[in-house]
Amino acid sequence: MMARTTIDDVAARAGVSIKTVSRVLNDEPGVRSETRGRVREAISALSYRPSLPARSLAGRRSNLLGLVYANPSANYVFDVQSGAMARCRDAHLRLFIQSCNDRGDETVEDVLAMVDQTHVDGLVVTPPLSSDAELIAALEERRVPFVRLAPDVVGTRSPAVVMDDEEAAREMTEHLLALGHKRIGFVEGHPDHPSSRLRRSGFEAALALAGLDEDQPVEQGHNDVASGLKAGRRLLTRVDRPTAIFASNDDMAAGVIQAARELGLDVPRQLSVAGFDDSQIASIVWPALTTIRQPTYDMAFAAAGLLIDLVRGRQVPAVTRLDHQLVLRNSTGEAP
Amino acid sequence: MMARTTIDDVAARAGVSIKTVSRVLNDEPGVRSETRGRVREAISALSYRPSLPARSLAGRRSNLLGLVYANPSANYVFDVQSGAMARCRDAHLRLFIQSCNDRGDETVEDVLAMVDQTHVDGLVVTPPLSSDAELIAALEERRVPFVRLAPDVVGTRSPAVVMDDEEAAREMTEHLLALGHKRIGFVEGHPDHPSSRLRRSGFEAALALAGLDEDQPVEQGHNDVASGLKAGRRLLTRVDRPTAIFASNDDMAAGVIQAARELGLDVPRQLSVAGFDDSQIASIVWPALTTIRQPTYDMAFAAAGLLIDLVRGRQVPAVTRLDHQLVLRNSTGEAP
DNA sequence: TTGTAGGCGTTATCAT
DNA sequence: ATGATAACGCCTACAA
Repeated sequence: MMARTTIDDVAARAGVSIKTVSRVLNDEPGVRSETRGRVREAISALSYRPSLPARSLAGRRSNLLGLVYANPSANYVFDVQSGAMARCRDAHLRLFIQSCNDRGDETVEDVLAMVDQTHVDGLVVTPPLSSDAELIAALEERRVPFVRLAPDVVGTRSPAVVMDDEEAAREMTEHLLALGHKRIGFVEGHPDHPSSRLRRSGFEAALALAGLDEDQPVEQGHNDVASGLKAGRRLLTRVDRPTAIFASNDDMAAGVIQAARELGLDVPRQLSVAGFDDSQIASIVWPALTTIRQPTYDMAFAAAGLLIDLVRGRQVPAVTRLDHQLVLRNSTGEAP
Repeated sequence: MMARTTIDDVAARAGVSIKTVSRVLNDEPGVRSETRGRVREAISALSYRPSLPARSLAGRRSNLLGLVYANPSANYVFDVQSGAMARCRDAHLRLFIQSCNDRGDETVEDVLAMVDQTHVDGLVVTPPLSSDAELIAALEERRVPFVRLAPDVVGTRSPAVVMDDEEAAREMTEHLLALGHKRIGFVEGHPDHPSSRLRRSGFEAALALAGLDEDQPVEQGHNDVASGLKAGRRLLTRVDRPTAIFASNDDMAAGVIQAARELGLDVPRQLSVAGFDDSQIASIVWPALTTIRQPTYDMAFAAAGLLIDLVRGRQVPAVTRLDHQLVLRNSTGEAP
C-alpha cells in the first residue's frame, strides 16, 4: 500500500498548522470561515481520510460504536444491523459489529474483550443479550455507555428502545372485534417473557372496552409451534368454539392454523387466526398471518441515535417506545 | 471508564521491558520460555488486552480484516458474516463488517474510505461487489489484499472462492427431468448477481443435453419472495402450464409455492417446485423445498482463511471451489 | 484566530 | 535474550 495521506499533507497544502486542520475535522469553533474553506478544499483535493486508530489513540473518543448480538434469527439480525449502520453513517461514525457467544460467562468476557480492544465509544446491545443481567452489570461497572434494544426488564440505568406490546395487542383484538367476532380465544406466550403478560392485558383491555364478557377462553402456550398446536386443539374442541384465536406470537399462530386444518376448519372463513411479531413464518404460512410488525430496523436506528447522544454527553430518555404496525393478511376475516 | 490496562502494567508485573511483552504478544522468537511464561501469567492476571488502535498505528498490521457486502438477502449475509467471523475468531483477529452503497461509483468511494479509515489489513469482498470491475480495479491499484467470494469472472489477480452454480443448476434440472417433467419453468435470479446467469445456463445445458425443446418459459425475478410470487403467477397462468418450476433461489421458490396455492395447485402432485441455496426458508415452507445447498458459511470461512494467508504473505490458490449438494425434500415429485 | 509541545499504547530499530 | 528509544497520526492543553 502506498504511503497514506496524513493530516500533515493537508496542513501543508492549505498553508496552516495541523491543529487547524484538526479543528476543521472536528467542527470546532475558532477557525475563520475563509481558512476553514481552504482546509476543506485541501481535504477533498487530497481525498484525505483521518485515521480512526490515530484518532482513538490520541483523543478521548474513537468515533466507533459497537453492536453486539447473539441471535439465531438471520432476518432479525440483518434488520438490526441495517438500522444501526444507517444511523451511524448519518453521523459519520463507524459501527463495529460482533456476534457473541451466548453460553454463560463467556458472553461477558467476549463483549468486554471487544470493548477493550476496539475502544468503541459505546454499545448497542440487542436481544437476548439486552436481558442478560450479568452482562448489563458488567457494562455498568465498566462505565461503558450502552443502549438496550427490546430488553425484558426496563431498568433505569441504561436507555432502552422498546415497542408497546400492550397497545399492539389491544389493536389486534379491536381488529377482531370489528370483524364481528364475539368469542375470541387467546393463546398466552411463554410465562417467563414479560411481553406475554403485556400482550394478554392488551387483549383483555380491548374486550373490557367493548363491554364483552371477560370470560373468554385462554390457553397457555410456550412460544413455539407445538404449543400453539396443542392450545389450538383445546380451544377448537370446546362446545362454545371461538370464531377467532389470537396467539401471542406467529409460531403459535402457525400451530393454531395446523390445529384448524386437522379439524377441517377453513381459515379464515370458519376461523380467524391472528399472530404477533411478523416474523418470516407469518408470510410463509398459508393463509398468511394477520399480525403485528415489530419495527426492528427503526428500533435499531433509534437505539444507535440514542447511543450517539449518550456518548456525546446529552440527556436521553430512559425508554423510547416506537410504533408498531397492524399487518392485515389473509388469516383473519368476518365472523361466520 | 477506568484507566485501561496497558503493556506497561504487564511489563512491570512480569519484571521485563515492554518490548519483551510485545514479543510474547506477537509470538516472536527470542524470548526464553521461562520469561515467556511469566509474561503470559501477568497478561492473564491483569486480563490485559492489547489496544487494536495502538497496534495498528505503530505496526504495519492492524489485526483487523474487513468484510464488505451490498446484498439484500438477510440469510445470505448472515451466513457469510458468521463464517468469516468464525475464521477470524480462530485466528485472534477482528472483523470489521460494512454494508456498502451499491449505486455506481459511490461503492468504490465507500469501500476505499472504510479501508483508509479503519486500516484493515485486507478485505473479503462478497457478491455482488465481488464482480464490480471498478471496485476490483480500485482495490488492486491500492494494493489492498482481498479475496473475492463467488465472483462472476475469476480473474488471476485476486484469489476467489466459488461454488459451481452452473453444474448445480444442471443437476437440479436433471433431477426434474428424471421425474418425467417435460415443461419446466425457470425463475431467473437478480440481474446484478453473476450467479443468476450461471444458474440459468446450467438449466439450459441440462435441457439441451436431454434433447428437450429449448423454448421453456423463463421469468425474471429479483431474489425475493414477492418477485417469485409474481413470476409464479405468470408461469402458472400460461396455456402451456409447466409441471415443474425451478427458481434460482429459495425465497423465490417460496413465492412460487404461494402462487401455486393461490391457483389451487397441489405441490408436488400437480406442480414440482425447486429452489436453490438451502436457506432457512427452505425447510420452513410447506412442502419443504428440494434445493441446492450452497456452502455459504464454509465459503466465507474459507475466504477469510485465504485472506489471512494472503496478508501474512503466503501463497494462496487462485480459485477455491467448494462442493454443493442436491437436497431432496418434498416439493418435487413425479410429473403428473 | 492560530500554532507548539507532549502524549496516547503499541511496534520497529538498533543497541547491549 | 532483552531493552531503550523513536516513530505511528492524531488530539489535548496551553501558548502566542
